[in-house]
Amino acid sequence: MKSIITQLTQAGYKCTKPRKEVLDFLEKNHHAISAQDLHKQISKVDRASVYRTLNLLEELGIVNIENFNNEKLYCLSAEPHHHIICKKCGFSEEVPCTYEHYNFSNFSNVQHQMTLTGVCNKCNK
Amino acid sequence: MKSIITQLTQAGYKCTKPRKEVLDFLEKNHHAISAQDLHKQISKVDRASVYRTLNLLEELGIVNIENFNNEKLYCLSAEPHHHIICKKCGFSEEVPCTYEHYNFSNFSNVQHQMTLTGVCNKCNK
DNA sequence: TAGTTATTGCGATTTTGTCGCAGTTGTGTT
DNA sequence: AACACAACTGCGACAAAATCGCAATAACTA
Repeated sequence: MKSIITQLTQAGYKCTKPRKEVLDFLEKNHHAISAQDLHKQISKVDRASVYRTLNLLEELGIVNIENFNNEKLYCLSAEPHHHIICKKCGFSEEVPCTYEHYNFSNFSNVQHQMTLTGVCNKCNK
Repeated sequence: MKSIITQLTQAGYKCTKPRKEVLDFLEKNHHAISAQDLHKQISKVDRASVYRTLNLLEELGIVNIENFNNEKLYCLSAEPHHHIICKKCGFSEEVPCTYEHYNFSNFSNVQHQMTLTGVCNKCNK
């Protein structure tokens, strides 16, 4: 947490209350969360500020985006992993990710995000 | 095309003009396209019907969704491939996909979609 | 060809995200 | 500790994307 704040200030950004609210929540929360839902959880922070903060944190690499069902979900950068989602009921499991980097001749700083979908056993009966 | 229509009717759905319009377009179009843009191309079909049709076709596995820049792009199910996108300028390349299936104990019918992002050489100067 | 049922088109509505701007807050400096 | 200044917030308006209900219509079935 300390390191995140210094990361912010050293990049020339202020450490404001709304930003702390967002970071605090993301630290306590162990699942990725959408901007909407995050705003519901910390509703005293304005919607626009939540969006602005998340965009900033993403630019700085402090949070990662998971593309879940075509919704952006945010979480503090951590172990790379994916999810597999049941198309019918939404049940999901984490899938560990064993590779971190790809090499491409025309690109650098390559990150990846994978969405797996399927039908879970329960829905398949 | 014939097979797609029988696939529709056998699933109990009608083969209507709007649905044919959508399928015709997707067959001729070689790139994935957003619902919005598809509606612009076949504007005589109502916006809501375009959305409803795409959702249906996706449920039936007739079209695939590519998550491009957090926008849903639709195309007829075909050769699996991915894209890599420059975060700054949007430049993209196709990335062939060499694997088709993953095995999971709790899921069947597993499909995957991966988004790669990076910074292209031009933007990196 | 008539009956029934799914589907369409339309307009209204919801959801999601952004913008501009006046007022406020954080930070570094004196 | 108070000041100064830029960055930031909250607010309301706005824009874009997608969905919904419903009356009218079109597709299949007998």
